[in-house]
Amino acid sequence: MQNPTSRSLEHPGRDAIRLEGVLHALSDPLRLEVVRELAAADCEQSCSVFELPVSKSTTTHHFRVLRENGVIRQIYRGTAKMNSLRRDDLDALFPGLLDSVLTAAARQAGRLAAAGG
Amino acid sequence: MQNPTSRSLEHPGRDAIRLEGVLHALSDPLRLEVVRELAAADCEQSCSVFELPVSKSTTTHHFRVLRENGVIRQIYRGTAKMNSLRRDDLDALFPGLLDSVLTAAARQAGRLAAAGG
DNA sequence: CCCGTACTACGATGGCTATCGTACGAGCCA
DNA sequence: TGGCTCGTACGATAGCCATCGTAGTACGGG
Repeated sequence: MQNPTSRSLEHPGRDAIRLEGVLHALSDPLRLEVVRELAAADCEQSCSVFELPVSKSTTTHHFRVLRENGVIRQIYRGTAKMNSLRRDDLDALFPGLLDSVLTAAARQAGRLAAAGG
Repeated sequence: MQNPTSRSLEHPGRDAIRLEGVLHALSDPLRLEVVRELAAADCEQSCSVFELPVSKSTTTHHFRVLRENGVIRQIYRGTAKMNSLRRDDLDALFPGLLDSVLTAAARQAGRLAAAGG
């Protein structure tokens, strides 16, 4: 169906990224956690380094949602699929949004950890 | 006690507001538009001032989603139901989040208007 | 006391979404 | 080549969600 050497993935162009889509992608706890880890790592991460409490199929699904909504970039490197945040595009389109979401997520995680024990 | 009528509405306390819920509430185009108008008005607005392209039942549904996720405050004043942003709570929990979302929405609206003609 | 306005509750419906298991494809390595 | 790992595709399923129409409730005014 396509050239073996050029396994590529569809990404929305910067102009096709919609705020509603980004917010929707971030509104799932699992995906928000993935985004937080990607932001913390600040380099490409393979899908398999994320230990999500769901099956592989579901993991694939969540990464696709993030990619199709313009939140992450995905590239194949051998058998691995590397993920990175589209921080440049998001910051250009929606200045401060990603940072405030990440800050908010960190604060909430801290609050919940303190409350839950 | 601002209780003009006996009818009251359930609101989550500040500590019960969750980032995922707020992002979910804002990820719907209609609800995002409502929030933008509420932020622009900066005072209580009745449900009926919003001319949404959906039925009244659906309008009620969207306002409830915003309220149950802690984005807006609703109180009855006679037959009208007044809506206002919970800006104080949101800013305290997630500093900068609401502003960056509103800015992003305004920018995107401008971009889309310029592109669409 | 009745009526009109504003909003709600309920039931239905179609579509999306999160989840899974199984079967498969692409690349690496011995 | 054969097997191993990583990830995908597909089909199924259950739950949520946006939407509607209709019928109903609450409140203020005549």
